[in-house]
Amino acid sequence: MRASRYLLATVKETPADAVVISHKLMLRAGMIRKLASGLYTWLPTGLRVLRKVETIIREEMDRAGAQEVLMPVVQPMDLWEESGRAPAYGPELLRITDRHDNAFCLGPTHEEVITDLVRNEIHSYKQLPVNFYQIQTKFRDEIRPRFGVMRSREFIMKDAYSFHIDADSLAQTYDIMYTAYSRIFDRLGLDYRAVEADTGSIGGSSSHEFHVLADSGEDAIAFSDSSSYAANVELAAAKPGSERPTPGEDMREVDTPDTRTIDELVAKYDVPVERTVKTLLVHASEDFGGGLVALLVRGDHELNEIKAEKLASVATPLEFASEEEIRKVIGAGPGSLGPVNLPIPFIADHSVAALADFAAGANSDGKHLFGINWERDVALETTADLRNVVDGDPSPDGQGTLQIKRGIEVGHIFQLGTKYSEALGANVLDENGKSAVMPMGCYGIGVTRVVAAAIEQNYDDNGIIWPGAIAPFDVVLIPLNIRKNQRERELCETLYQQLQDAGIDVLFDDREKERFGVKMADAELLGIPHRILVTEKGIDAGALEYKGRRDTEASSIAVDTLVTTLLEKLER
RNA sequence: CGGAGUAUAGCUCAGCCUGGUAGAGCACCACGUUCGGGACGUGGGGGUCGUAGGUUCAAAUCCUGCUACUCCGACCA
Repeated sequence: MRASRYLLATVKETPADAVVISHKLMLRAGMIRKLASGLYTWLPTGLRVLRKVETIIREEMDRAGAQEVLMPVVQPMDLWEESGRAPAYGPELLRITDRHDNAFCLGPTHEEVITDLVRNEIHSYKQLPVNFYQIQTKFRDEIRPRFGVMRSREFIMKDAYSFHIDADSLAQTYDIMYTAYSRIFDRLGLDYRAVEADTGSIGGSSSHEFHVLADSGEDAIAFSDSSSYAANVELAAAKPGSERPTPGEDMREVDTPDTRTIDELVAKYDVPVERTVKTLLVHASEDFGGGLVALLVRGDHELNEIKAEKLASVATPLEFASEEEIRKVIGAGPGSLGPVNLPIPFIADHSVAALADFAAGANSDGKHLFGINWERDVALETTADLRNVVDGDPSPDGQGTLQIKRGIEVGHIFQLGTKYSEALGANVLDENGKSAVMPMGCYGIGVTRVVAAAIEQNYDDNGIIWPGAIAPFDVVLIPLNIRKNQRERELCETLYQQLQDAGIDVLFDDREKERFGVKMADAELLGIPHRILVTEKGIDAGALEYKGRRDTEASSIAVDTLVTTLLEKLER
């Protein structure tokens, strides 16, 4: 590609809208432009990267035995009524009506459509297992799109759906997909982790997420330092801790005016945060007569809402009590709650149950209790795992301790079971001639998000540093002064042709209007892995100046070995 | 959806408080100088000041409604 005929669209100033680094750099490098909230146009440079990511995914899906199809973006609402998912999906599902007043939606995912296809096309166990995939545009009317293409409303997803005669076959394909995903993210050149995950609203049993590690990630993931255990923090179990120490203090009530948070309590009354207890009031489930129930976690821990929601006595979805509700039931505000003399049932986190001589609210405004001990001062009834695991917790598999890192979820695989095939009647005849419902698996990769995640993980002050496999160009060819120097121009033309003939993706910066410095800055901003500089001095010596995007020093390559040297560096 | 904020040239922003000829830098066009790290000079093109209404002799500026966008919280690839 000649830069003079190419929409480079780089910008020097960072657009005001962008907050995360990938969004800033994608705008600056001329990869994307915003059309409206959560809607982006992909410019030539961005699309080049996107296509390379798609190609790797396609190759690995094909290798894993999946077949590519392409389903419509617009889907009839009938199917969503049939699967029963229409109400659950809510306003995130963008509903539209055609001229005949028929109801449709823009597809946020394609379980319904693929299941409809398979129930019509697959009739015998002999045709199973099958795995269909597509790389296609999805639309989810996100409440708050943000971070550029990291969380947009329209995005490209690779989604795959497998159908089976039984659970064993599903488990086998699931393993194949797990391996394929690992190969995909390896080839993309990303630092990632596969972690055990919650199945969320899609449903099903076993599930893994693939996370690209990056400090800006929206998810926290926990993994063991001495085993293969890795899980989303949402899911990671916090094991019951040590034995409770024997009481050493008497319980005493202390006036603590204007102390509503744990931070204030710790700062003003010199109590260690690990010996404080937070009391959170949530709505109780109907089965437990409604009303409120209290959840107790240590002051330095966070409530895990997913774990809380799974408790029988807690209403689903989890809903915190309002201040009015709390005052009505307790007679004190949310800053002064605690287990002693609490008029409602409570559930204590395991780590709270292991405390002695701890501090909590006195259920009376402006008062706290210190030196509280279980059984002596208040009976301990129910305990449960309520908190997020933290750095240094023991690994749930009993091996090593947990580390917490941030991750960007780029892939998710599920064993769905028969949720959709049953609702939509996707049956085959088994070997006994009996009708059987097909268990399903589904497997997603956020293709557009992968592009952003790759940048979050690979950049410096000068711009993007692409992993070689997905760079928009393999090489950039820069003449020092193309306007003045005819020899530089001629050599560049020759090299440009040679590189292209060798199948190398080269950007020849033949722009006459731009000076050398601008071209260098653009090459770095774009993150092109290899840079070749052609100079008059070099030509006399038969040499070219080479610099890898991550290199600190330039080196020299003989003109006549350029193509072979680059092919080696590109591992082709 | 709740809370906060923004809207002026393609981009980054000033002007608004205190109403009176719409500005700067970058980008773009022309010419000249410059040329191993985002050059410089001269000249030029480009704006319904988000939108609808109100106040006023006069509104980018004051008032009201609406819309879009961004940020902070509950969803997800």
